Amino acid sequence: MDDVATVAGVSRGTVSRALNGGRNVSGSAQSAIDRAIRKTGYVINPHARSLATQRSKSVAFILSEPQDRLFEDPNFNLLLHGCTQALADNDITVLLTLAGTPEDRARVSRYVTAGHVDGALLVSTHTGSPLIDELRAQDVPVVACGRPLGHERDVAYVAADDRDGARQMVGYLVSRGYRRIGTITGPLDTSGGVDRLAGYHDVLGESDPNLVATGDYTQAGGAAAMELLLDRAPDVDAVFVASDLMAAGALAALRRAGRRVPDDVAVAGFDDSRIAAACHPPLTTIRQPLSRISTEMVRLLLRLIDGEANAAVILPTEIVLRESA
Amino acid sequence: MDDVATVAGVSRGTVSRALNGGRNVSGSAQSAIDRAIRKTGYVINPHARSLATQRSKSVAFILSEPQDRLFEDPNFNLLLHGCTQALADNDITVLLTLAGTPEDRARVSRYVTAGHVDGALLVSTHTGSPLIDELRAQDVPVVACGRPLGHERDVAYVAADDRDGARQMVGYLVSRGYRRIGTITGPLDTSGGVDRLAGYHDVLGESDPNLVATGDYTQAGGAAAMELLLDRAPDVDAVFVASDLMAAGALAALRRAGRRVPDDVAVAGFDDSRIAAACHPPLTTIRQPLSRISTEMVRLLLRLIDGEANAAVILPTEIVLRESA
DNA sequence: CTCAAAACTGGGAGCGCTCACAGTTCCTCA
DNA sequence: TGAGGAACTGTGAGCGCTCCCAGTTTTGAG
Repeated sequence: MDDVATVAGVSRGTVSRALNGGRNVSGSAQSAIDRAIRKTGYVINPHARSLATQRSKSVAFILSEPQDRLFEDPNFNLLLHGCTQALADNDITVLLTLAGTPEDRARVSRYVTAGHVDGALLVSTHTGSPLIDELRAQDVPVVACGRPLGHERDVAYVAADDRDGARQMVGYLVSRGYRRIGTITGPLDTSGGVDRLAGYHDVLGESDPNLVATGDYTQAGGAAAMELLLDRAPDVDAVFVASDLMAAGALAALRRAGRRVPDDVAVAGFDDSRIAAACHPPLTTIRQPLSRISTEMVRLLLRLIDGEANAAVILPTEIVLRESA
Repeated sequence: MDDVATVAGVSRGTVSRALNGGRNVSGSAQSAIDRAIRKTGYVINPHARSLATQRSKSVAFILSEPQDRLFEDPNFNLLLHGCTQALADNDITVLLTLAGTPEDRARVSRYVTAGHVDGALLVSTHTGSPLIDELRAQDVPVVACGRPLGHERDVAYVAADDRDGARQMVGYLVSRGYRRIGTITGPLDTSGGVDRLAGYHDVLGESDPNLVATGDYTQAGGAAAMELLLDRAPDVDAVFVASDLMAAGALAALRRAGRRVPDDVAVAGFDDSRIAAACHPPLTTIRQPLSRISTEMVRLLLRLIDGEANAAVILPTEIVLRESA
């Protein structure tokens, strides 16, 4: 930077100002500096800048989940991609951090609360991790993806309207004349699990408990839940599954049981992930507005970093009709 | 840090030493410092450290690809996950950077070559991006994932043995008695594209050109290529597809054409991605050792950072038999 | 023409660390 | 018993920026 100043014939201070918005820099100084920068090939040193400003121009993308799960989820990809892009557009870099094990969690927690990043994007489906409390305690700007069960009031979040999505889908199944509509839920310590189940009940009331089975968002779990359903309620004629991946498992289980889809049993998924279209038959599902979710998360986080108050954003979902229902 | 020093009754320098491996620190000083750190809740400031050491303890994970593609690929997930984990184990953070557009690429290139990271992991399938040259020119330690076409000698890389994997699979198809074996290749400016095709030719020699179609690693592209194949070589009885995603597309195309899999036409994929097991019928495919690829990439990068020379690592693949072939 | 305010500039201090170096203590062995 | 060396410790300089403040120039009324 001193080189640039020398070449441009100005002082360090002026170069710094020119680099940071150019307030109070004369046109001639500005252009001399631009030239000097080009000539010297100067690039700013972000560590020095962060040291001086106490701002890092980076945020952590924290995955607090028993690892494999999220990386299996095609939606997660889109989310990560969307957030990274949106942050890059704001000239902010993304630190990817895994907090699957308690040790990882402790490390990430120290790292983030130490102020090495300006904020954090939290992707975690399960409730009960102490991470969120630790981050809260240190007043780190945090935006969660999905409703953070038990923290709706004290942490900002962006979520799809899971409950309404479930209502749309179950309502659609009802309108198509299905009468014994079962559901395979997500884990009930996740907002996706409880909210989608709530939407199901919103439409159907307190239906037959035999029509409700709980899955774990995996394909194998979906298959197992479908088998359970078939066993307990053999007359089931439609099933609303809380994720496409589980729905793919359910499809396989139905095939093994000799039931045709959608003729004998209709299957509806949730997420509209890539696998939905690849299934046979292709899944009728609920689309989550993932790219909007990620841009909203970033927008919210930037506002928190600027000192604004927490907020929640709920985004609408959309039904996607294919052949499975 | 001064606080810690005061509380522990030692000097800054001793605290620093204690923090960095503890060479030449007495036991009593060490434990006093440990206590003081716990008491004060001190956490090191990585920016200050980086400024002083000229090392950032971070590496960039660069995706130089027209965006959506990689994020669609389930393998990419595993790779990112594996690398992040392996780096975290070495106490190195990962900066995720997208270099899809030329502007992004320029930004990333400046960022990385400015020495803000200690090295870079490059994930890019296509050849011809200037990024690799720019990084080379600045002597930034770089490890590529997959053979970097045209840069095999001057950049370190880790790759699965694509060619041998293709040989295994095509050999298997031959051994099962298939005679009109077609292939759907990846883009021919990618190593996966050319190497898997080369393996196919290794087994079959210069077969009928009508049996070769080029895809683009997408599901839709796979379906289109399959249709082309059916059109040009209606008697095709097996097809080796260079990726599972394309194979899923091929499956759909075959279904639409009224061909049964594997009875009329056998289909074999490549990657053993999650979608392989979800397909109907489940795909016979080649497994890439992704978690080993990622740990090897990290190991290689750390060695490069320590000043060792470039190297290449080729990892063996494995055939996974399911029902599609 | 004058003078206050606005626009601009330069330089010192400091962000929190590491590293080199000089100084101190403590062994060890002849 | 003393000298030489090993082990340990403290201090100052500096990494490359930004920010503040004081100083200088320019501008625009009156």
